[in-house]
Amino acid sequence: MIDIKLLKEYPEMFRAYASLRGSSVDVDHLLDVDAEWRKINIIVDEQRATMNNLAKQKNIEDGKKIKSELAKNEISLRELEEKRKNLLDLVENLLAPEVPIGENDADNVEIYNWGTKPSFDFQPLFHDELGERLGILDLKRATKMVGSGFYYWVGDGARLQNAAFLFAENLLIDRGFIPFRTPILAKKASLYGTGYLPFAQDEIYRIVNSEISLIGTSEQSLVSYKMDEIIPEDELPLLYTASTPCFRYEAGASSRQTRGIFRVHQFQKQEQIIMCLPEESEYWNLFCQKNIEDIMQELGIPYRVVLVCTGDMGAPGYKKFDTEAWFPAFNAYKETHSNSNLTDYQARRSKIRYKSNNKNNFVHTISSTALTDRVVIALMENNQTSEGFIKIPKILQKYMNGQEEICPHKQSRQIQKINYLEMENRIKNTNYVSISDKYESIRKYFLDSNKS
RNA sequence: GGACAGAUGACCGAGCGGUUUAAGGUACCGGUCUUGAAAACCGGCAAAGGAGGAAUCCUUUCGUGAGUUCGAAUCUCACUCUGUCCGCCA
Repeated sequence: MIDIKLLKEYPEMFRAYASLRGSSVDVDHLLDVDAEWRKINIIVDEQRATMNNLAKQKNIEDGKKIKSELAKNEISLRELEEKRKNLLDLVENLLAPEVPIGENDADNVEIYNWGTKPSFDFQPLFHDELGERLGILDLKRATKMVGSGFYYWVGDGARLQNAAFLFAENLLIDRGFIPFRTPILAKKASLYGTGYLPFAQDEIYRIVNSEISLIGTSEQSLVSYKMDEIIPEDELPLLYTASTPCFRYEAGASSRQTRGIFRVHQFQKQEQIIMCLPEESEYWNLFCQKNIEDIMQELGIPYRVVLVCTGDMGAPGYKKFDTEAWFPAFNAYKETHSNSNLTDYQARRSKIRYKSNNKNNFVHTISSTALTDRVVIALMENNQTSEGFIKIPKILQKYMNGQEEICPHKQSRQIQKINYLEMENRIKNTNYVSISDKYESIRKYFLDSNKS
């Protein structure tokens, strides 16, 4: 939510923002409704003051007279209030002055790239082919089990994915983040507070017969952790991180078919959330960017960073960096991270304030990816060998018992043996009346079947 | 799922139809004292909105929503959440 006072002061700025973002927000209509609301508000406030005075004087007669008139005005006030709020909710955040002008992701501007794209003397495989051949990523059975847009990580795939997330989380903890495991369901108020309602309405999985939904990102559960709170200034900044599944409805996604697990209904994401002083949000935005890039560099994945343009920015976004990993089979950079400064947009909606010199003010929030399954598949594509194996980056090996490579034979199983008799004797050595003690026919059936 | 208790400002907590204009405490901010700090003492301090150049004034909010009343933190109803006990359970 934006500050309506700002909108009243700089309406032409907000008109410009709306057109740059390609949004249909009607600034003038909002200003009209606001003026009307204020007019009624003054009348109602005056009538309430009169009422209060009459009540104090115990003037029952006159109190009764005003009561019905006040009630009528209060209804129109409430209607206008709701209309005003609904319009205000649709106004997007301000934009940073350095945001590039553009219509869509094609107009985002590359500002940095790192790493050498691997050159293969063979045709590199797509992550889904590679995963399917090694038996570590299974889309077919997931489709059978739940439908398209889902996948299983299997065996070394599950280990590799887990290793990557452990590595990323540990890196963030070392840099001051508090790790969380959050609920993956959230109320409407949490989705509204983080700016996902009403904007991303069609992206949300609702739970039938309930008011709660699956989260689309742990940004929703982490920012809402401090909803309605006033934070002492010396507790800022708050650095939170969580790894959770994320659920996206992806309405109409089938028309934008992409192969593999790029566009799916459920994926794992390690998120960075920072709540900070307004004057520090630019710093923490870049702090998160540094973490992203260090993670990518440690994993050895070539990437580039783009500054997201006006038309590609979400409603709460003030400034956004996308990080795109190199995917050799696609022969393209593809988005794996997004890192946004949301300024006070979420804080206003979620009522997250801090107290400084006995004054309350809204915090700024930074919301940034640290790692997702998309990074793991980038790693697979970049680290493939001519045999169709996958080299495991040094930094992840310690999370996989020193394993250096994923190849079919490495997945041979060693199933541990137990002392079955010892375990079974626990039952035999306990004194109690069992069903076979009580029912002759049951005892007889099991005795007979043991003989044959 | 059942029974009982409860929800009050950043936090704790009193109030149970009109002196609540929400007591008191903690925290926080300012001051006195002090070499400095602590302690003590004095003062300030709930949140949100509106009017005004300003001083200031007005309104709303005691979990949420509705109701009774000239007047509700206080009474009634519904709902939500929390605690305790019982039941079920990974």
